[in-house]
Amino acid sequence: MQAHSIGALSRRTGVKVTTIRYYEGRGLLPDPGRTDGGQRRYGDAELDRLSFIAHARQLGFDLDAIAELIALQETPHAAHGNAHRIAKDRIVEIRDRIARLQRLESELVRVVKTCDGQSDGQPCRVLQALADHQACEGEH
Amino acid sequence: MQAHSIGALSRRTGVKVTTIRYYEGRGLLPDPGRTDGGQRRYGDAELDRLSFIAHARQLGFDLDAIAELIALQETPHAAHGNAHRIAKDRIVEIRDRIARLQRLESELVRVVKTCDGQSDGQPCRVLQALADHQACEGEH
DNA sequence: CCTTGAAGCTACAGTGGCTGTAGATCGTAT
DNA sequence: ATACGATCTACAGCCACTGTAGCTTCAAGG
Repeated sequence: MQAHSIGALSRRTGVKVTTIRYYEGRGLLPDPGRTDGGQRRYGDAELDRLSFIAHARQLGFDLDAIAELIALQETPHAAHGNAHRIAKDRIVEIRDRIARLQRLESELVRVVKTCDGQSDGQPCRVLQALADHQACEGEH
Repeated sequence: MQAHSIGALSRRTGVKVTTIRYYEGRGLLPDPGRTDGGQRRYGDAELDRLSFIAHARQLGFDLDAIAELIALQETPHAAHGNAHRIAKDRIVEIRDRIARLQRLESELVRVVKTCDGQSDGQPCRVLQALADHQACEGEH
């Protein structure tokens, strides 16, 4: 087991050095060993865990959810149901956000169209349309 | 022009009292008149502006963009091009986020499927799949 | 007019997930 | 031995609020 400096971990995972220390403070990474001078030295297990965290973050899990997923890795018999629930909750959340964003998009497209090509000199209808929630087709 | 209290403004617009004061601090709302006792009193112009802000926030504009849109309301000749640019930038941003979320969703669905129906006792494949970025089809 | 209770006031800390800074120390290659 | 980059701690700042504490003011009922 080789010892990685915090910078080496950062380069390997793409997670910034300050962020790694932040994760440690949040309890997502264990207190690593230190050199005599007090610098952090990591083993491969920590590298793996940090990769896990980085990937889960990219998938949009928040740090609390990730902490829960990490805990599940240590208790295999309870893991399946809980891990799936967390992942499925996240899927529901994502679908929800996609739906909302799609409503926003068509609303904004409508707003821009009300004015496109209108000449200068009159007040811009985009600004009026933004002010006027009544005109919105869907809720948001 | 009737005088609205901050609470009346809040009820009419759905914006919380504390948030109204925050907007004032940010310069999005003018310093309102005050009663002898120091309480804020608003006219209809402020009500309209707050409605505008609330709606724009619901459409996902950040406060800087909203400040810019408000400034444009006061300079009609410059408004069209700039307002459209801001709105169109927002549309591009939204489409981008939708696309990214859709990639995330299919990735997560894939992750959950790798393990669904697997029996207890073995390590959960959802956790392994989350750890393993290599397996991802698209980038994120 | 007086009381009461809701509404308002200021100022500041906390949220999440980092990022950036200052000023010091450490590790390693030459 | 020295130089220079990497790392250290501690803390402030980001966004858009939200919540708290400890006051004061307003408006309606008696």
